[in-house]
Amino acid sequence: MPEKFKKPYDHTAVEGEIYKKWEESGYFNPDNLPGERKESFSMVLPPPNVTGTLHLGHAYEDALQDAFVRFERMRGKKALWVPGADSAAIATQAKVENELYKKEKKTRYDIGRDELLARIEAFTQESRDTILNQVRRVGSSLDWSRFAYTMDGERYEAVIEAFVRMFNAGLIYRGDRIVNWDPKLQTTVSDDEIEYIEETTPFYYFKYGPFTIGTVRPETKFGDKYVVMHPNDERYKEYTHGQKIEVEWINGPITATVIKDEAGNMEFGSGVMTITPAHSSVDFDIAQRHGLDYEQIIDDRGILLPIAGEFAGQHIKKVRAAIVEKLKAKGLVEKIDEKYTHNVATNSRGGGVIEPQIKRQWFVAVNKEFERDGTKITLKKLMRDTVESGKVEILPEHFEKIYYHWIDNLRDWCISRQIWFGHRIPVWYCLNCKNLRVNPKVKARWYLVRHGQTELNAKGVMQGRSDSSLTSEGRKYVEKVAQSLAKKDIGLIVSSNLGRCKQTSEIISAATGAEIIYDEALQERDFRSFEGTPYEAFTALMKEKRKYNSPLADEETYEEIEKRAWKAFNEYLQKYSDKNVVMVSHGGTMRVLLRAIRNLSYEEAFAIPHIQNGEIVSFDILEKSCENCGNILFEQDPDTLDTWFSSALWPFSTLGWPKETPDLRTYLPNTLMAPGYEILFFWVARMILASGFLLNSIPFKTVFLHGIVRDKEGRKFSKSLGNGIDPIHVIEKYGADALRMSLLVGAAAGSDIKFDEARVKGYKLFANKLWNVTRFVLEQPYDLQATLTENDKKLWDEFETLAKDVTKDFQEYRLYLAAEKLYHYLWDRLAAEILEESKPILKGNDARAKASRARLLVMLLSNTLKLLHPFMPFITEEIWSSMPEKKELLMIESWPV
RNA sequence: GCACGCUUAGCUCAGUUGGUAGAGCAGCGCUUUUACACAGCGAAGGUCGGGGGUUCAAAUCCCUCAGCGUGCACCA
Repeated sequence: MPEKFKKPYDHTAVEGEIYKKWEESGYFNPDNLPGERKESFSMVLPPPNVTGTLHLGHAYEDALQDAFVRFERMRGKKALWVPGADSAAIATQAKVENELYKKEKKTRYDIGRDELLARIEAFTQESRDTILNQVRRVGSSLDWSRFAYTMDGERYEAVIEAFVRMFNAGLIYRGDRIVNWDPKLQTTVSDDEIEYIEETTPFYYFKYGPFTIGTVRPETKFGDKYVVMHPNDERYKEYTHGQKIEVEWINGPITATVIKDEAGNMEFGSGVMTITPAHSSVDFDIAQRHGLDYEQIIDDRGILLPIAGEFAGQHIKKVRAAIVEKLKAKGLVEKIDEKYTHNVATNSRGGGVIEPQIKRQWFVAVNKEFERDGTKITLKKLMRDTVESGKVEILPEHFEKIYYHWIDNLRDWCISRQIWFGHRIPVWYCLNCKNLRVNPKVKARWYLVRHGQTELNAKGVMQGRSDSSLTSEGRKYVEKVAQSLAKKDIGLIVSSNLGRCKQTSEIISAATGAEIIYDEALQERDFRSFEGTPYEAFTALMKEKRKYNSPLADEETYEEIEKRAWKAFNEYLQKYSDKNVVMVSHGGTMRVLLRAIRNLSYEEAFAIPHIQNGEIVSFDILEKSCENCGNILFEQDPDTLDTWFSSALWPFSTLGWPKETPDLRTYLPNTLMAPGYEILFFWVARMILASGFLLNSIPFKTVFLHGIVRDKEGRKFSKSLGNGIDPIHVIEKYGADALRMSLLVGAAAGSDIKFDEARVKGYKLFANKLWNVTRFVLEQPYDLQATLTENDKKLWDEFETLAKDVTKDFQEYRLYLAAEKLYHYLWDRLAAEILEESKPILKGNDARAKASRARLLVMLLSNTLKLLHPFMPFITEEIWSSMPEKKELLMIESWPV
């Protein structure tokens, strides 16, 4: 018997070493597993967000899945469990933006898209490494060689492919619809990401002509000119649909139109309401039904627009009291109910209060019919059928009902987000005619760069001569620009031949290695600082130039300037359309070019904000010109895709799709998927949608939804409650095996777990029990060849019954029962009874009984180790290394049934 | 409002196709010449939320009421 058994079990000395042994063995990768394995078992890890660290929910999820994969591996299957990480677009960007503002008082617009993405990349890398190391601590037998990240190259390809296919099938469209707008993060969010928070707030009753209307949001009511009631409401039968009524309202008299619609609730308030279609999805639906017009009241940042009259320009949060005061003064306030409770929609991904807005966004059409196997079907129906037909099984069963309920209420899925971190929408717009092109071949990218620092005087007019040199500040700007361009394979620099442009170009050339062509056609003309028409501005500019005796003060008309710059630009475009080109010029020239490139009117061109020092404007040159207008200059949609769009592809994008890989053939559909029930809609439903449409297949056969780990009092773990428990800390104190057992025993499918440290302690004792049993068994002189007596055979049969039960429990996803049975077998049966009754036998004189019993004990112990391995992999592997039957690692020993 | 769960010992929860009510923790009592004090042994503790029904038999199936929780919708 090895020395180590003389002391109590010390997990701290064992777990790290064991995990290393497993990893080095290569057996996490099913390609390396010994023997011929025909059947496969596959699972993907629900990829943890790169924003966080491991919490108990992860630990539970990992332990659960690891138990399954270890079980199947030991049963001789090609067992694959694919690890990954999720970019969690909105949540991650929100986190980095918060840090940026806290530390540097800057917003993302201050640092720009490239810089923000670079910072997010740095943050996620570190965060990802942390969490994946923590996943290892739990003992997860993941095949790290197949690691996937939602933002890596292969997954990017899958996302683009999926988008293109769905777009071509007409299931992805762009439309103006009411969406959930988050004014804080400046992006849309999906319906499922909204969290309703109960709030007590005053409810106002206002006089609206002959009616009384109620509202909690007086600040949205400026434009309300439709008054809606139920057609069957007897109280208002004197009013007819379409009737016009003059009413006195916040900023004076308006003409209201009566609308009869079933959406009116006769029981609520007076039964009459006015509608704000631009900022309420219900109102928007009513407006659509009756073809009503609507107007935006609140802008993207939550500021009231000119329609609000004297209140315009104020933030909606601050202006409510003043509006109510005004209505009071006009005698329009009937009463105020101070204690009204309602639900406020907030962005659950770290954002603000949702303000519905009508916006042009990308959507997945869930109700649109398409052909599939000769019949018409919609995505909604596809999702429903897949589960209804039993092709995908959801456990526990009652979640199927919840799933159907969700599908039946599902509206088109808004997939575009105005954040920068994520998969950019693969759609390009023609800069001339706005025609769109999906996933085109991009030949080259051109960058317009404004030269470095120009000093402006108080009036915003350029100081000094326009060919003067860069200031030190300007040089810094340019160096930063040059650095970001250095990564972009620049083939040529075309530059104005004036001082600062020359210097700027030289710095960029040094960083990129690109050659410079100078051309005086790109010289400065900026009229923006001057008032009036372009002509007046031009005249004023020339006067100014002459004042400074500038070499640019030649007589030239505006059209002539635009013509020469545009002509030069087009000549370069023809000649170098296959190269990434940087064009360095002055802000004015940039505006002139932008006007021509984007086909803007003078008004629009002059509305472009002042082009900053070192600012880059880029656009793409496509291989094929625009079908509409022949232009080859395009620009990609600035928006990114909802993070769940890429997650929807996860079960097959991790296996190599859209390539036809062997992995895809072997492991799809996945055998099992085990996420928490809280992402049934976000994720499970969308995986079924995506693989159903894209592969005409199911993503997995069984979904095992697990519950949430809560604290002792049953509350969710949250930062604000301060009740968080670090699983790593628990692992260090009690061991990963003890933590795993405490999470798995007694945790039925789909029910929440209340985490109690006392239970973990109990399983630490259990680990020690196992250790001590081993000590006793290995102390006996045993002979592996000894035959069992009749009596001992019975004990072996008893064990085999247990093994069968445990196996059945595994196959029927009742891990909690399997674990409990093993716990009791080891403690109450093997240790308390069998070992005790063995003592006299082993000390006795009956040689045959003695040999048989010693042999039996070794058999029982080593097979119990096998059964326990999926639950307590570390200690069982450690003991196994001292067992006489040991040949290989326990993790690939065969299951004893 | 609609839907889905839950209610079993002081606490946390098991209880698979209906067949004599189970565990852990806490508490109580006993045991330190032991494989194991990171222990063992023992006793106590429950008309399985209330009521009704089906059945030879119900914690389990059905109906109903109550309390708690969750999801979805509404929230003018």
